Amino acid sequence: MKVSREQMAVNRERILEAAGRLFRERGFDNVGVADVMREAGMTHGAFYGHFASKEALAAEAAAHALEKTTARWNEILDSAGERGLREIVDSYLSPKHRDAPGGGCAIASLGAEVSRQESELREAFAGEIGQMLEALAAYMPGNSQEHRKEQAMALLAQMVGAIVISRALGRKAMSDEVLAAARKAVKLGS
Amino acid sequence: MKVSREQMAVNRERILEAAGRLFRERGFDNVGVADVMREAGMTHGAFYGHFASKEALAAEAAAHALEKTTARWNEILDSAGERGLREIVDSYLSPKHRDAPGGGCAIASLGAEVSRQESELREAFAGEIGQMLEALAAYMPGNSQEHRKEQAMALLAQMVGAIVISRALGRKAMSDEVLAAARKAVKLGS
DNA sequence: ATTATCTATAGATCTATAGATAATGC
DNA sequence: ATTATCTATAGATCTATAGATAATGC
Repeated sequence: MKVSREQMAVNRERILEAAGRLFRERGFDNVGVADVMREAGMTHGAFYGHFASKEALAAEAAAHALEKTTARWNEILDSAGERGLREIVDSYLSPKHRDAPGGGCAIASLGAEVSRQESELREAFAGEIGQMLEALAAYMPGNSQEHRKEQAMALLAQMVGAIVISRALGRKAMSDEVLAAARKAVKLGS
Repeated sequence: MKVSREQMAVNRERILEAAGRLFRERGFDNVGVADVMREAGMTHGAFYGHFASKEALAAEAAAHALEKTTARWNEILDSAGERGLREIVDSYLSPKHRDAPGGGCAIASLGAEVSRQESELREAFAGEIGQMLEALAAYMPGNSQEHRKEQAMALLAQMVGAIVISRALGRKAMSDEVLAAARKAVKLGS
């Protein structure tokens, strides 16, 4: 049942993708290695040929998920500039994002859990948050780099908090209102 | 080893308090019934005389924790009015709160996990978030009730997101900067 | 007599590993 | 020959329960 060197790389990527989705949907503790492997189309035992432990997978998958979000944002910002910023904010603060955590922002879905983990995962995650803030800061209003970074931090906090609250509220009307209130509160340059 | 009716009520409260602290510190899944009972000074088996299941405890403990935060806020607001609002915001967005999740805001520590749970817990938690928003809205700037509620939602989102991000960042300098940026971004009436 | 708590354990679940299997790639 | 994957399982952990114990309260 051995597969080719190329196929193995594909399989590893498939495990990372499945893990990224499942972890964001259910949280680290409610996803077993066997769940991830089933989702990726392999057996439980094959996992340990790709990763040293569940913890190592969690670190890679969480960072990988955040990285993909930042990459998407950078694409939008590079092509649409400040208008892209508004697009990112409105998309983040949408019921669609709230209802699809599996492909959404990992800070909102896994941030609290990451903060309880030590070492590897924490470091990787913190680094990716830094990248994300830099991406936003480049297009924030403000006359100094420092001010723009500050604005980016406040904006990201506004967005993450709104999604966390709206998800906790569930499908209630108030949930949509929280998203709308946050969208309205975000003032972007001219 | 039977205790008095009164003592039993005290014991139940002690379980709730221990659970509230441990759940906020480690998350629901990383706390066992035995951990809670050890912390409360009883044995594992005694738990099921007080609560039907771990899930029932989680629902009560999470709602209870949020309720206590809202009660504290209402006390401050009743005595200090709009000035109290600034006090609440600055205290929420402090390194002290970031570093002490066990007694802090349950939305920031447990919000994401709550949103993955069904029924009881979700409902109780959503109701408490509503109470919390009402407490804030009463003292928010704005000329209509609707506008104040909207402002309260945006404020709570700003605060929750900043704590989630700052905790994920750990003890890095950027963590303090996020809190400071959020404090600065919160504009309260006159 | 009632019942809150304790001791002990059943049953389920999860991570990680050991050894077998079979396809790749030198 | 090498090695990615599979089967099977050991060992740990956790929820919930059963039966025993001992103090309360009618």
